[in-house]
Amino acid sequence: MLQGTASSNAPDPVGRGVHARRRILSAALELLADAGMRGFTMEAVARQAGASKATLYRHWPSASALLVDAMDAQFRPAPQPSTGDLRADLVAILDGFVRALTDTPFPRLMAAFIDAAERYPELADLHTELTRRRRAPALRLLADAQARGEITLDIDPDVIVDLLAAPFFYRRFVAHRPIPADLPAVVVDRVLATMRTRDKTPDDIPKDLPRPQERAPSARTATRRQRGRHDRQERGRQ
Amino acid sequence: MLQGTASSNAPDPVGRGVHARRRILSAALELLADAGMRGFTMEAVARQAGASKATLYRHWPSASALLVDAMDAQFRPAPQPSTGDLRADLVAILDGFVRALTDTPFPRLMAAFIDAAERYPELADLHTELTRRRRAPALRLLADAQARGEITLDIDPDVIVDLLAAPFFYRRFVAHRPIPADLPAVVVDRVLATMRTRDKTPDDIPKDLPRPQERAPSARTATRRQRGRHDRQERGRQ
DNA sequence: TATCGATACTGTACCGTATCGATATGCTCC
DNA sequence: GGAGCATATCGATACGGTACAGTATCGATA
Repeated sequence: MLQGTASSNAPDPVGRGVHARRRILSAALELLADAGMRGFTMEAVARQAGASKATLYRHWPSASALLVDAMDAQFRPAPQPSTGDLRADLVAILDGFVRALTDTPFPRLMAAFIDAAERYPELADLHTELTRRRRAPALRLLADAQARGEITLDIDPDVIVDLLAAPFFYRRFVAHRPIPADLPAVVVDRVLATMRTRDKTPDDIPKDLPRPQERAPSARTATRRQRGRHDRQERGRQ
Repeated sequence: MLQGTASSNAPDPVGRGVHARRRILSAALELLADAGMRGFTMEAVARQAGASKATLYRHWPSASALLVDAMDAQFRPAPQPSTGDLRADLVAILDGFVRALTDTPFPRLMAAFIDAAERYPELADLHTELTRRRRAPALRLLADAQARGEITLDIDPDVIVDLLAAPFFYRRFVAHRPIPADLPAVVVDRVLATMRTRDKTPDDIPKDLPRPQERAPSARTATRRQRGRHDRQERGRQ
Protein backbone atom coordinates (compact mmCIF):
# COMPACT_ATOMS: atom_id res chain seq x y z
CA MET A 1 0.00 0.00 0.00
CA LEU A 2 2.56 2.55 0.94
CA GLN A 3 5.83 1.92 -0.72
CA GLY A 4 8.99 2.54 1.15
CA THR A 5 7.97 0.64 4.20
CA ALA A 6 10.04 -2.40 4.84
CA SER A 7 7.55 -4.56 6.61
CA SER A 8 4.08 -3.13 6.88
CA ASN A 9 2.74 -5.74 4.50
CA ALA A 10 4.60 -8.70 5.85
CA PRO A 11 3.17 -10.55 8.83
CA ASP A 12 4.77 -9.47 12.06
CA PRO A 13 7.89 -11.45 12.70
CA VAL A 14 7.69 -13.78 15.65
CA GLY A 15 10.00 -13.89 18.59
CA ARG A 16 11.85 -11.17 20.29
CA GLY A 17 11.72 -8.86 17.30
CA VAL A 18 8.14 -7.88 17.84
CA HIS A 19 8.86 -6.17 21.09
CA ALA A 20 11.69 -4.09 19.70
CA ARG A 21 9.56 -3.15 16.72
CA ARG A 22 6.71 -1.93 18.87
CA ARG A 23 8.98 -0.04 21.20
CA ILE A 24 10.57 1.70 18.24
CA LEU A 25 7.26 2.65 16.67
CA SER A 26 6.01 4.11 19.93
CA ALA A 27 9.23 5.99 20.51
CA ALA A 28 9.07 7.42 17.00
CA LEU A 29 5.65 8.90 17.64
CA GLU A 30 6.61 10.24 21.03
CA LEU A 31 9.59 12.02 19.59
CA LEU A 32 7.61 13.36 16.68
CA ALA A 33 4.98 14.75 19.02
CA ASP A 34 7.54 16.24 21.37
CA ALA A 35 9.93 17.87 18.96
CA GLY A 36 8.48 17.62 15.47
CA MET A 37 10.52 16.61 12.50
CA ARG A 38 13.58 18.26 14.00
CA GLY A 39 13.63 15.83 16.86
CA PHE A 40 12.82 12.86 14.71
CA THR A 41 16.25 11.34 14.10
CA MET A 42 17.25 7.73 13.97
CA GLU A 43 19.64 8.31 16.82
CA ALA A 44 17.00 9.89 19.02
CA VAL A 45 14.44 7.19 18.24
CA ALA A 46 16.94 4.50 19.09
CA ARG A 47 17.76 6.20 22.36
CA GLN A 48 14.11 6.69 23.27
CA ALA A 49 13.26 3.08 22.44
CA GLY A 50 16.26 1.67 24.24
CA ALA A 51 17.20 0.06 20.96
CA SER A 52 20.24 -0.03 18.80
CA LYS A 53 20.50 2.07 15.69
CA ALA A 54 21.35 -1.10 13.84
CA THR A 55 17.97 -2.53 14.83
CA LEU A 56 16.20 0.45 13.33
CA TYR A 57 18.00 0.00 10.04
CA ARG A 58 17.26 -3.72 10.12
CA HIS A 59 13.53 -2.95 10.07
CA TRP A 60 13.30 0.21 8.00
CA PRO A 61 15.48 1.40 5.15
CA SER A 62 15.11 5.05 6.04
CA ALA A 63 13.74 7.45 8.59
CA SER A 64 10.74 8.33 6.44
CA ALA A 65 9.83 4.65 6.04
CA LEU A 66 9.87 4.30 9.80
CA LEU A 67 7.75 7.41 10.13
CA VAL A 68 5.14 6.11 7.71
CA ASP A 69 4.88 2.84 9.62
CA ALA A 70 4.63 4.67 12.91
CA MET A 71 1.87 6.93 11.67
CA ASP A 72 -0.01 4.01 10.25
CA ALA A 73 0.26 1.95 13.42
CA GLN A 74 -0.94 4.81 15.56
CA PHE A 75 -4.32 5.17 13.95
CA ARG A 76 -7.35 4.00 15.88
CA PRO A 77 -10.64 3.94 14.03
CA ALA A 78 -13.19 6.36 15.38
CA PRO A 79 -16.32 4.83 16.93
CA GLN A 80 -19.49 4.89 14.88
CA PRO A 81 -22.33 6.23 17.00
CA SER A 82 -25.74 5.32 15.67
CA THR A 83 -28.54 6.05 18.07
CA GLY A 84 -30.74 7.13 15.18
CA ASP A 85 -30.61 10.71 16.38
CA LEU A 86 -28.54 12.41 13.71
CA ARG A 87 -27.87 15.52 15.73
CA ALA A 88 -26.80 13.65 18.84
CA ASP A 89 -24.62 11.30 16.86
CA LEU A 90 -22.85 14.09 15.03
CA VAL A 91 -22.32 15.97 18.27
CA ALA A 92 -20.86 12.82 19.77
CA ILE A 93 -18.37 12.53 16.94
CA LEU A 94 -17.35 16.16 17.23
CA ASP A 95 -17.08 15.83 21.00
CA GLY A 96 -14.59 13.08 20.30
CA PHE A 97 -12.63 15.45 18.10
CA VAL A 98 -12.61 18.07 20.81
CA ARG A 99 -11.39 15.60 23.40
CA ALA A 100 -8.61 14.40 21.12
CA LEU A 101 -7.60 17.98 20.40
CA THR A 102 -7.55 19.14 24.00
CA ASP A 103 -6.73 16.27 26.32
CA THR A 104 -4.23 14.19 24.41
CA PRO A 105 -0.85 14.51 22.73
CA PHE A 106 -2.67 14.03 19.45
CA PRO A 107 -2.55 17.68 18.30
CA ARG A 108 1.20 17.91 18.63
CA LEU A 109 1.47 14.81 16.52
CA MET A 110 -1.06 16.18 14.09
CA ALA A 111 0.89 19.40 13.67
CA ALA A 112 3.98 17.41 12.85
CA PHE A 113 1.96 15.39 10.34
CA ILE A 114 0.67 18.54 8.68
CA ASP A 115 4.17 19.83 8.25
CA ALA A 116 5.65 16.50 7.20
CA ALA A 117 2.87 15.83 4.70
CA GLU A 118 3.78 19.07 2.99
CA ARG A 119 7.27 17.88 2.24
CA TYR A 120 7.15 14.08 1.91
CA PRO A 121 4.64 12.86 -0.67
CA GLU A 122 4.33 9.39 0.82
CA LEU A 123 3.38 10.95 4.14
CA ALA A 124 0.82 13.15 2.42
CA ASP A 125 -0.82 10.08 0.93
CA LEU A 126 -0.97 8.35 4.28
CA HIS A 127 -2.26 11.46 5.98
CA THR A 128 -5.01 11.68 3.38
CA GLU A 129 -5.99 8.10 3.99
CA LEU A 130 -6.01 8.46 7.78
CA THR A 131 -8.18 11.55 7.51
CA ARG A 132 -10.53 9.71 5.18
CA ARG A 133 -10.98 6.99 7.77
CA ARG A 134 -11.63 9.55 10.48
CA ARG A 135 -14.36 11.09 8.37
CA ALA A 136 -16.11 7.86 7.50
CA PRO A 137 -18.44 7.68 10.54
CA ALA A 138 -19.84 11.16 9.92
CA LEU A 139 -20.31 10.44 6.24
CA ARG A 140 -22.22 7.30 7.07
CA LEU A 141 -24.46 9.15 9.51
CA LEU A 142 -25.34 11.65 6.81
CA ALA A 143 -26.05 8.94 4.27
CA ASP A 144 -28.30 7.10 6.71
CA ALA A 145 -30.18 10.27 7.59
CA GLN A 146 -30.70 10.99 3.95
CA ALA A 147 -32.00 7.48 3.41
CA ARG A 148 -34.50 8.07 6.21
CA GLY A 149 -35.56 11.30 4.51
CA GLU A 150 -34.46 13.30 7.49
CA ILE A 151 -32.17 15.59 5.55
CA THR A 152 -31.66 16.66 1.97
CA LEU A 153 -28.13 16.25 0.70
CA ASP A 154 -28.15 18.64 -2.22
CA ILE A 155 -24.40 19.17 -2.14
CA ASP A 156 -21.36 16.97 -1.87
CA PRO A 157 -21.64 15.22 1.52
CA ASP A 158 -17.89 15.61 1.89
CA VAL A 159 -18.40 19.35 1.98
CA ILE A 160 -20.87 18.91 4.81
CA VAL A 161 -18.32 16.89 6.72
CA ASP A 162 -15.80 19.63 6.01
CA LEU A 163 -18.13 22.20 7.49
CA LEU A 164 -18.64 20.04 10.55
CA ALA A 165 -15.08 19.00 11.26
CA ALA A 166 -13.02 21.92 10.01
CA PRO A 167 -13.75 24.50 12.74
CA PHE A 168 -12.17 22.35 15.41
CA PHE A 169 -8.92 21.80 13.58
CA TYR A 170 -8.88 25.44 12.55
CA ARG A 171 -9.30 26.67 16.10
CA ARG A 172 -6.63 24.39 17.41
CA PHE A 173 -3.95 24.74 14.74
CA VAL A 174 -4.56 28.07 13.04
CA ALA A 175 -6.41 30.42 15.33
CA HIS A 176 -4.89 28.97 18.51
CA ARG A 177 -7.96 29.77 20.49
CA PRO A 178 -9.75 27.63 23.07
CA ILE A 179 -12.60 25.43 21.92
CA PRO A 180 -15.83 26.16 23.82
CA ALA A 181 -17.44 23.05 25.20
CA ASP A 182 -20.65 23.69 23.30
CA LEU A 183 -19.02 24.32 19.95
CA PRO A 184 -19.89 20.83 18.63
CA ALA A 185 -23.58 21.46 19.24
CA VAL A 186 -23.41 24.96 17.80
CA VAL A 187 -21.68 23.77 14.65
CA VAL A 188 -23.98 20.80 14.14
CA ASP A 189 -27.08 22.92 14.58
CA ARG A 190 -25.86 25.54 12.15
CA VAL A 191 -25.00 22.99 9.49
CA LEU A 192 -28.09 20.82 9.95
CA ALA A 193 -30.35 23.85 9.85
CA THR A 194 -29.69 24.21 6.14
CA MET A 195 -30.43 20.60 5.38
CA ARG A 196 -33.64 19.72 7.23
CA THR A 197 -36.43 18.64 4.99
CA ARG A 198 -39.65 20.55 5.44
CA ASP A 199 -41.99 17.62 5.11
CA LYS A 200 -40.36 15.11 7.38
CA THR A 201 -38.69 15.90 10.65
CA PRO A 202 -38.40 13.04 13.11
CA ASP A 203 -39.81 13.60 16.54
CA ASP A 204 -36.66 12.67 18.37
CA ILE A 205 -34.97 15.87 17.29
CA PRO A 206 -34.70 18.38 20.11
CA LYS A 207 -37.40 20.98 19.77
CA ASP A 208 -35.17 23.87 20.69
CA LEU A 209 -33.05 23.20 17.68
CA PRO A 210 -32.38 26.59 16.19
CA ARG A 211 -34.23 26.45 12.92
CA PRO A 212 -33.56 29.42 10.76
CA GLN A 213 -36.32 31.99 10.94
CA GLU A 214 -37.55 30.71 14.29
CA ARG A 215 -34.53 30.45 16.40
CA ALA A 216 -34.36 29.62 20.04
CA PRO A 217 -33.00 32.55 22.02
CA SER A 218 -30.78 30.33 24.14
CA ALA A 219 -28.10 29.95 21.50
CA ARG A 220 -26.69 33.30 22.44
CA THR A 221 -25.98 32.75 26.07
CA ALA A 222 -24.77 29.30 25.30
CA THR A 223 -21.94 30.66 23.21
CA ARG A 224 -20.93 33.69 25.16
CA ARG A 225 -17.56 34.88 24.06
CA GLN A 226 -15.53 32.57 26.21
CA ARG A 227 -12.08 33.80 25.52
CA GLY A 228 -9.15 32.66 27.50
CA ARG A 229 -5.49 33.33 27.65
CA HIS A 230 -5.17 33.36 23.92
CA ASP A 231 -7.01 36.62 23.74
CA ARG A 232 -4.49 39.21 22.83
CA GLN A 233 -4.44 42.93 22.69
CA GLU A 234 -3.84 45.02 19.64
CA ARG A 235 -0.37 45.26 18.32
CA GLY A 236 1.26 48.53 17.49
CA ARG A 237 2.07 47.99 13.89
CA GLN A 238 0.44 46.62 10.81
CA MET B 1 5.76 42.60 22.64
CA LEU B 2 7.37 39.53 21.28
CA GLN B 3 10.34 38.93 23.41
CA GLY B 4 13.39 37.46 21.87
CA THR B 5 13.34 39.60 18.78
CA ALA B 6 16.28 41.88 18.54
CA SER B 7 14.93 44.60 16.39
CA SER B 8 11.33 44.26 15.31
CA ASN B 9 10.31 47.34 17.26
CA ALA B 10 13.42 49.38 16.71
CA PRO B 11 13.64 51.58 13.62
CA ASP B 12 15.43 49.89 10.77
CA PRO B 13 19.13 50.62 10.82
CA VAL B 14 20.38 52.73 7.96
CA GLY B 15 23.18 51.98 5.59
CA ARG B 16 24.23 48.71 4.07
CA GLY B 17 22.77 46.74 6.93
CA VAL B 18 19.24 47.14 5.75
CA HIS B 19 19.87 45.18 2.62
CA ALA B 20 21.51 42.34 4.45
CA ARG B 21 18.69 42.27 6.94
CA ARG B 22 16.04 42.04 4.26
CA ARG B 23 17.91 39.42 2.33
CA ILE B 24 18.22 37.36 5.46
CA LEU B 25 14.54 37.64 6.35
CA SER B 26 13.51 36.59 2.85
CA ALA B 27 15.96 33.72 2.83
CA ALA B 28 14.66 32.54 6.17
CA LEU B 29 11.11 32.29 4.85
CA GLU B 30 12.18 30.60 1.65
CA LEU B 31 14.05 27.97 3.58
CA LEU B 32 11.20 27.49 5.99
CA ALA B 33 8.74 27.01 3.15
CA ASP B 34 11.02 24.65 1.28
CA ALA B 35 12.17 22.37 4.03
CA GLY B 36 10.27 23.23 7.19
CA MET B 37 11.95 23.58 10.52
CA ARG B 38 14.49 20.95 9.53
CA GLY B 39 15.92 23.15 6.83
CA PHE B 40 15.79 26.26 8.94
CA THR B 41 19.35 26.52 10.24
CA MET B 42 21.49 29.57 10.68
CA GLU B 43 24.04 28.12 8.30
CA ALA B 44 21.48 27.48 5.59
CA VAL B 45 19.90 30.91 5.98
CA ALA B 46 23.29 32.57 5.71
CA ARG B 47 24.08 30.58 2.58
CA GLN B 48 20.72 31.34 1.00
CA ALA B 49 21.02 35.03 1.79
CA GLY B 50 24.61 35.30 0.68
CA ALA B 51 25.39 36.58 4.12
CA SER B 52 27.83 35.70 6.81
CA LYS B 53 26.78 33.74 9.83
CA ALA B 54 28.28 36.48 11.93
CA THR B 55 25.86 38.95 10.37
CA LEU B 56 22.93 36.80 11.40
CA TYR B 57 24.09 36.70 14.98
CA ARG B 58 24.70 40.45 14.91
CA HIS B 59 21.00 41.00 14.22
CA TRP B 60 19.30 38.18 16.08
CA PRO B 61 20.34 36.42 19.25
CA SER B 62 18.94 33.07 18.18
CA ALA B 63 17.35 31.20 15.34
CA SER B 64 13.88 31.45 16.83
CA ALA B 65 14.21 35.23 17.19
CA LEU B 66 15.08 35.43 13.53
CA LEU B 67 12.13 33.24 12.68
CA VAL B 68 9.72 35.41 14.62
CA ASP B 69 10.95 38.50 12.81
CA ALA B 70 10.73 36.77 9.46
CA MET B 71 7.18 35.61 10.06
CA ASP B 72 6.17 39.05 11.23
CA ALA B 73 7.74 40.81 8.26
CA GLN B 74 6.04 38.48 5.81
CA PHE B 75 2.52 39.38 6.76
CA ARG B 76 0.50 41.47 4.33
CA PRO B 77 -2.85 42.72 5.57
CA ALA B 78 -5.82 41.29 3.71
CA PRO B 79 -7.90 43.75 1.70
CA GLN B 80 -11.22 44.83 3.13
CA PRO B 81 -13.89 44.47 0.45
CA SER B 82 -16.97 46.53 1.16
CA THR B 83 -19.36 46.72 -1.74
CA GLY B 84 -22.27 46.58 0.67
CA ASP B 85 -23.17 43.15 -0.61
CA LEU B 86 -22.34 40.93 2.34
CA ARG B 87 -22.44 37.72 0.40
CA ALA B 88 -20.24 38.99 -2.42
CA ASP B 89 -17.75 40.50 -0.02
CA LEU B 90 -17.43 37.33 2.01
CA VAL B 91 -17.01 35.27 -1.13
CA ALA B 92 -14.30 37.67 -2.26
CA ILE B 93 -12.43 37.17 0.98
CA LEU B 94 -12.68 33.41 0.77
CA ASP B 95 -11.63 33.49 -2.87
CA GLY B 96 -8.52 35.23 -1.66
CA PHE B 97 -7.92 32.40 0.79
CA VAL B 98 -8.32 29.85 -1.96
CA ARG B 99 -5.86 31.61 -4.21
CA ALA B 100 -3.32 31.90 -1.42
CA LEU B 101 -3.74 28.22 -0.64
CA THR B 102 -3.46 26.98 -4.19
CA ASP B 103 -1.28 29.29 -6.24
CA THR B 104 1.41 30.47 -3.87
CA PRO B 105 4.12 29.08 -1.59
CA PHE B 106 1.99 30.28 1.30
CA PRO B 107 0.65 26.86 2.36
CA ARG B 108 4.11 25.34 2.73
CA LEU B 109 5.01 28.24 4.94
CA MET B 110 1.76 27.91 6.82
CA ALA B 111 2.37 24.21 7.48
CA ALA B 112 5.75 25.07 8.93
CA PHE B 113 4.11 27.74 11.09
CA ILE B 114 1.53 25.28 12.35
CA ASP B 115 4.23 22.87 13.39
CA ALA B 116 6.53 25.51 14.81
CA ALA B 117 3.74 27.18 16.76
CA GLU B 118 3.13 23.88 18.51
CA ARG B 119 6.62 23.81 19.94
CA TYR B 120 7.76 27.41 20.38
CA PRO B 121 5.39 29.49 22.51
CA GLU B 122 6.58 32.82 21.10
CA LEU B 123 5.79 31.58 17.60
CA ALA B 124 2.35 30.45 18.73
CA ASP B 125 1.61 33.95 20.01
CA LEU B 126 2.69 35.53 16.76
CA HIS B 127 0.76 32.98 14.73
CA THR B 128 -2.33 33.78 16.76
CA GLU B 129 -1.88 37.46 16.11
CA LEU B 130 -1.33 37.04 12.37
CA THR B 131 -4.44 34.88 12.14
CA ARG B 132 -6.41 37.49 14.05
CA ARG B 133 -5.40 40.11 11.51
CA ARG B 134 -6.37 37.84 8.65
CA ARG B 135 -9.80 37.41 10.18
CA ALA B 136 -10.45 41.08 10.82
CA PRO B 137 -11.98 41.95 7.43
CA ALA B 138 -14.58 39.19 7.65
CA LEU B 139 -15.44 40.15 11.22
CA ARG B 140 -15.97 43.73 10.15
CA LEU B 141 -18.21 42.70 7.29
CA LEU B 142 -20.38 40.75 9.70
CA ALA B 143 -20.56 43.63 12.16
CA ASP B 144 -21.54 46.06 9.41
CA ALA B 145 -24.22 43.71 8.10
CA GLN B 146 -25.61 43.34 11.57
CA ALA B 147 -25.68 47.10 11.97
CA ARG B 148 -27.67 47.29 8.75
CA GLY B 149 -30.07 44.72 10.13
CA GLU B 150 -29.21 42.34 7.34
CA ILE B 151 -28.25 39.49 9.59
CA THR B 152 -28.80 38.43 13.16
CA LEU B 153 -25.61 37.68 15.06
CA ASP B 154 -26.99 35.58 17.85
CA ILE B 155 -23.74 33.75 18.44
CA ASP B 156 -20.12 34.73 18.78
CA PRO B 157 -19.16 36.31 15.45
CA ASP B 158 -15.78 34.63 15.77
CA VAL B 159 -17.53 31.30 15.49
CA ILE B 160 -19.14 32.47 12.26
CA VAL B 161 -15.74 33.41 10.89
CA ASP B 162 -14.50 29.99 11.98
CA LEU B 163 -17.29 28.34 10.02
CA LEU B 164 -16.42 30.43 6.98
CA ALA B 165 -12.66 30.16 6.96
CA ALA B 166 -12.01 26.76 8.47
CA PRO B 167 -13.07 24.50 5.57
CA PHE B 168 -10.37 25.87 3.30
CA PHE B 169 -7.53 25.33 5.71
CA TYR B 170 -8.94 21.95 6.62
CA ARG B 171 -9.09 20.81 3.01
CA ARG B 172 -5.60 21.98 2.29
CA PHE B 173 -3.75 20.83 5.38
CA VAL B 174 -5.76 17.96 6.83
CA ALA B 175 -7.86 16.31 4.16
CA HIS B 176 -5.39 17.05 1.35
CA ARG B 177 -8.17 17.28 -1.17
CA PRO B 178 -8.62 19.81 -3.94
CA ILE B 179 -10.69 22.90 -3.26
CA PRO B 180 -13.57 23.28 -5.75
CA ALA B 181 -13.74 26.72 -7.30
CA ASP B 182 -17.26 27.27 -6.02
CA LEU B 183 -16.55 26.25 -2.45
CA PRO B 184 -16.37 29.84 -1.19
CA ALA B 185 -19.86 30.54 -2.48
CA VAL B 186 -21.21 27.25 -1.16
CA VAL B 187 -19.77 27.87 2.29
CA VAL B 188 -20.95 31.47 2.47
CA ASP B 189 -24.46 30.53 1.42
CA ARG B 190 -24.66 27.73 3.95
CA VAL B 191 -23.49 29.91 6.79
CA LEU B 192 -25.50 33.00 5.85
CA ALA B 193 -28.64 30.96 5.45
CA THR B 194 -28.86 30.53 9.20
CA MET B 195 -28.43 34.22 9.94
CA ARG B 196 -30.71 36.10 7.55
CA THR B 197 -33.32 38.17 9.34
CA ARG B 198 -36.89 37.45 8.33
CA ASP B 199 -38.13 41.00 8.49
CA LYS B 200 -35.41 42.80 6.61
CA THR B 201 -33.61 41.44 3.61
CA PRO B 202 -31.90 44.00 1.42
CA ASP B 203 -32.75 43.96 -2.23
CA ASP B 204 -29.21 43.52 -3.36
CA ILE B 205 -29.15 40.01 -2.02
CA PRO B 206 -29.53 37.49 -4.81
CA LYS B 207 -33.04 36.13 -4.83
CA ASP B 208 -31.95 32.61 -5.65
CA LEU B 209 -30.03 32.42 -2.45
CA PRO B 210 -30.76 29.04 -0.96
CA ARG B 211 -32.86 29.89 2.06
CA PRO B 212 -33.56 27.01 4.28
CA GLN B 213 -37.05 25.60 3.77
CA GLU B 214 -37.30 27.10 0.31
CA ARG B 215 -34.14 26.00 -1.29
CA ALA B 216 -32.99 26.68 -4.79
CA PRO B 217 -32.64 23.48 -6.80
CA SER B 218 -28.87 23.61 -6.85
CA ALA B 219 -26.60 25.55 -4.59
CA ARG B 220 -23.97 25.20 -7.26
CA THR B 221 -25.68 27.13 -10.02
CA ALA B 222 -27.05 29.60 -7.55
CA THR B 223 -23.65 30.81 -6.52
CA ARG B 224 -21.89 31.63 -9.71
CA ARG B 225 -21.00 35.26 -9.80
CA GLN B 226 -18.79 38.05 -8.57
CA ARG B 227 -15.28 37.01 -9.20
CA GLY B 228 -12.06 38.83 -9.74
CA ARG B 229 -12.66 41.91 -7.68
CA HIS B 230 -9.46 42.17 -5.79
CA ASP B 231 -6.46 40.25 -6.89
CA ARG B 232 -4.25 41.09 -4.03
CA GLN B 233 -4.25 39.18 -0.82
CA GLU B 234 -1.86 38.25 1.86
CA ARG B 235 0.70 35.70 1.02
CA GLY B 236 4.33 34.85 1.57
CA ARG B 237 7.05 37.02 0.14
CA GLN B 238 7.10 38.13 -3.43
C1' DT C 1 33.17 54.71 10.84
C1' DA C 2 29.96 51.28 10.91
C1' DT C 3 28.65 47.40 8.65
C1' DC C 4 29.62 43.71 5.96
C1' DG C 5 31.51 38.95 3.75
C1' DA C 6 34.79 35.52 4.19
C1' DT C 7 37.16 32.30 6.75
C1' DA C 8 38.61 29.54 10.51
C1' DC C 9 37.84 27.15 14.69
C1' DT C 10 36.01 24.01 18.49
C1' DG C 11 32.43 21.27 20.02
C1' DT C 12 28.38 18.64 19.26
C1' DA C 13 25.01 15.81 16.84
C1' DC C 14 23.55 12.79 13.42
C1' DC C 15 24.15 9.40 9.50
C1' DG C 16 24.79 4.83 7.94
C1' DT C 17 27.61 0.76 8.42
C1' DA C 18 30.18 -2.80 10.74
C1' DT C 19 31.24 -5.86 14.43
C1' DC C 20 30.61 -8.55 18.56
C1' DG C 21 28.73 -10.77 22.47
C1' DA C 22 24.18 -11.73 24.77
C1' DT C 23 19.71 -13.87 24.79
C1' DA C 24 15.26 -15.60 23.68
C1' DT C 25 13.00 -18.98 20.64
C1' DG C 26 12.31 -23.26 18.45
C1' DC C 27 13.84 -27.65 17.17
C1' DT C 28 16.28 -32.09 17.71
C1' DC C 29 17.52 -35.88 20.07
C1' DC C 30 17.77 -38.65 23.93
C1' DG D 1 9.09 -34.77 28.48
C1' DG D 2 13.40 -32.48 29.26
C1' DA D 3 18.41 -31.33 28.06
C1' DG D 4 20.96 -29.23 24.69
C1' DC D 5 21.92 -26.99 20.45
C1' DA D 6 21.07 -23.88 16.24
C1' DT D 7 19.29 -19.69 14.80
C1' DA D 8 17.50 -15.29 14.64
C1' DT D 9 17.28 -11.19 16.82
C1' DC D 10 18.94 -8.09 19.81
C1' DG D 11 21.90 -4.15 22.45
C1' DA D 12 26.18 -2.08 22.68
C1' DT D 13 29.93 0.03 20.70
C1' DA D 14 32.86 2.02 17.33
C1' DC D 15 33.91 4.31 13.07
C1' DG D 16 34.50 7.99 9.34
C1' DG D 17 31.99 11.45 7.28
C1' DT D 18 28.95 15.40 7.24
C1' DA D 19 26.42 19.28 9.06
C1' DC D 20 25.42 22.83 12.29
C1' DA D 21 26.13 26.00 16.53
C1' DG D 22 28.28 29.92 18.05
C1' DT D 23 32.49 32.76 18.36
C1' DA D 24 36.58 35.16 16.67
C1' DT D 25 39.33 37.58 13.36
C1' DC D 26 40.38 40.29 9.36
C1' DG D 27 40.12 42.85 5.24
C1' DA D 28 36.66 45.14 2.10
C1' DT D 29 33.33 48.72 1.28
C1' DA D 30 29.69 52.13 1.26
